[in-house]
Amino acid sequence: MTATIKDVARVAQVSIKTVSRVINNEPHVTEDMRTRVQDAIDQLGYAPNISARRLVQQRSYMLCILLHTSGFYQSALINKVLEVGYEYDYDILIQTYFPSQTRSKNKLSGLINERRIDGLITTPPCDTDELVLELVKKSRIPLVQISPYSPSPEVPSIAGDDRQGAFQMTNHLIELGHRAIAFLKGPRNHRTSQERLAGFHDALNLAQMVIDPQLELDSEFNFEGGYTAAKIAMSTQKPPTAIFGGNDEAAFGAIYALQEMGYSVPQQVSVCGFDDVLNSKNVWPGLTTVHHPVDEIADRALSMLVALLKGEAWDHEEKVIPSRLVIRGSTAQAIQPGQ
Amino acid sequence: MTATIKDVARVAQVSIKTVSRVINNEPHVTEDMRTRVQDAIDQLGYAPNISARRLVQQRSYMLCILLHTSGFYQSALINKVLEVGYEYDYDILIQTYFPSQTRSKNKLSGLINERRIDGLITTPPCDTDELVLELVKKSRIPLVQISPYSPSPEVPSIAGDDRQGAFQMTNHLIELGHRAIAFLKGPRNHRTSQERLAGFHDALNLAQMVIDPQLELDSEFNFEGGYTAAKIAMSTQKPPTAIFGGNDEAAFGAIYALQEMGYSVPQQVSVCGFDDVLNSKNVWPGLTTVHHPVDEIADRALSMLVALLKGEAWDHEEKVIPSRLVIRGSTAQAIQPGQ
DNA sequence: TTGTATGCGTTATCAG
DNA sequence: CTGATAACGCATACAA
Repeated sequence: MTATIKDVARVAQVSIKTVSRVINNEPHVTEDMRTRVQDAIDQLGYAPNISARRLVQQRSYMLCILLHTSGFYQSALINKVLEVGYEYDYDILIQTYFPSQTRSKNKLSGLINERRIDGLITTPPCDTDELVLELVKKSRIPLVQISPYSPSPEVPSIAGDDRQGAFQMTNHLIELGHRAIAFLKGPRNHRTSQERLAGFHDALNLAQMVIDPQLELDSEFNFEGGYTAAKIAMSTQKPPTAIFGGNDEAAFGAIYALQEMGYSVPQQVSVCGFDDVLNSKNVWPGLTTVHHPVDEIADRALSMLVALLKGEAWDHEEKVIPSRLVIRGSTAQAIQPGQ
Repeated sequence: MTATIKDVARVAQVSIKTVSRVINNEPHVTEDMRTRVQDAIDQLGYAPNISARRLVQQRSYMLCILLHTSGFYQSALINKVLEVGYEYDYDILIQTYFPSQTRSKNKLSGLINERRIDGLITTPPCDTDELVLELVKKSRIPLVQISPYSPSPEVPSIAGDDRQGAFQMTNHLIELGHRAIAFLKGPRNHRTSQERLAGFHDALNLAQMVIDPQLELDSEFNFEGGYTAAKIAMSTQKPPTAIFGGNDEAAFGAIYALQEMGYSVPQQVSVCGFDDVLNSKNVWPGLTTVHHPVDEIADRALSMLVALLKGEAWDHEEKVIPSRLVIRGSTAQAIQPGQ
């Protein structure tokens, strides 16, 4: 039988309330009492039963972060969450959510309705899912959104600056002399897709280059999407001299497709991505990309949620963290016509 | 105010016990009663308070999987765990554990001592950590080990067949004509390191090749380890014609080092890895590797733990799942001397 | 087949 | 500064 608060109280010859005070570092306890209780705790190897605490306090001390797909970006996010997770008094539940699967929906409903979690963090595209929104609304648990599709002043959110990042990257390509740049678009229900495309346009406009719809290919934020789109792009009349992947994984797909077709990267075709996932620097010659501040996003999302749970106020402004250009070996001077 | 079991009982005009029976699908309830209760539940939007249930049942309905590092292999494991996680009635807590950090130790102690988890899964090298072992022993919670350092008949464990996989891979290299094969060793406290080295030796012995300690380099299961070791290997008098990375990440490090030194892979030097992580097939020309059955391992570890929690018996034999050779583009015929 | 009463281990109120 | 006692919401002997 494991020791309870009553056992401690008995051994220390005090009331359970006093023990409770010591456990929770409450004031109004003499030093004498405190040590007496502490000795009893040590002697009995007592640890509070968290379920009882949760019941009486009406909270679970659990947070949940909702993920849809499982790519490198998500893994990076998970790693950071795990890393900073034990800084908080909450356990962090990482949960995948697939709207198409009934089991997945039931799991999430249970999680929220049975009050197993105190707060929720969504990642794209979970913030656009109706069930998620409905459950959060009904249960009134605090929500923090990461890169939401449509940021609302009513919901705290945090995102990287995708538009500015794509703008910088496109400028980089233009400076290298590229005039035919293919852009691999991401999924429609991600705001990042739109923002990155917008940044791409910003740079083209600034350089007074024409926006050629033919060079904007439908893709996905994964290897297969980039692979397929790159093959299509290179099969046109006037193939691009550079390919801007919607994210790193799509860029890797593009690189693979190019190598398979016999093009050398970056000598013949430059490729760049977006996100700066872990392996971007580990794959020769290194992927030129935009560093997406996933670490800071994870960190701040978590601390915002915890602050919200403490009842702290927030300023109703979306936090946007700057992105940063990372130039590696996959981009180079464009081949000049006739060269 | 959210509805409780009492509210349901009042609305349905029955006792709370009857409601309880309906919730938990217990027998001895007439169909009439059951529908009446169900109607009340629906009407009130009632969901049981999990904390109360946990308190009275003395269990948390939470499992924990303990991870040390955060590489691609771990990410693959996490992804699989998340994928199959909602098949069970347990929430799955993914927790990193760094023995050197006090906060990390406290987190784990709390998790176990406060009975926040019902069962634990360890991954290397957490199974060798004293605190982990001690906490598990004291609390008597069920434990399942993944690829433990020293499998014990008292603790259920599951692993991939590293020795056989390394044996097959080495044979593959030998068949390609390689006679000077460098092997990048993994960390000492992983059994996988030893097993893979043993399989390497098995194949050398079978081919009656000498075991050259110079060709067995200390490395780590990560990019930097492989990178550094490969640079050292290629700087010797008689550089190897093939490099067998201890795992895929080390192999990627080796490939990067080789490219940086001007060697082409696989034309001049063959490289292979172990694990078959996600990006192994996505990096041109594809990494030849051994497929480590991480999906099956995660799946079975979880189901074993749940079975244990149900009080089911197990046969006290370590489960070893075969590995499988995956030949891609990073290995090729050895360059013959004088060629 | 259904209901009553008790306890799980904590926190919190309020009186001493 | 300290302590008795009442919740918290559910499950479960045991009784009807």
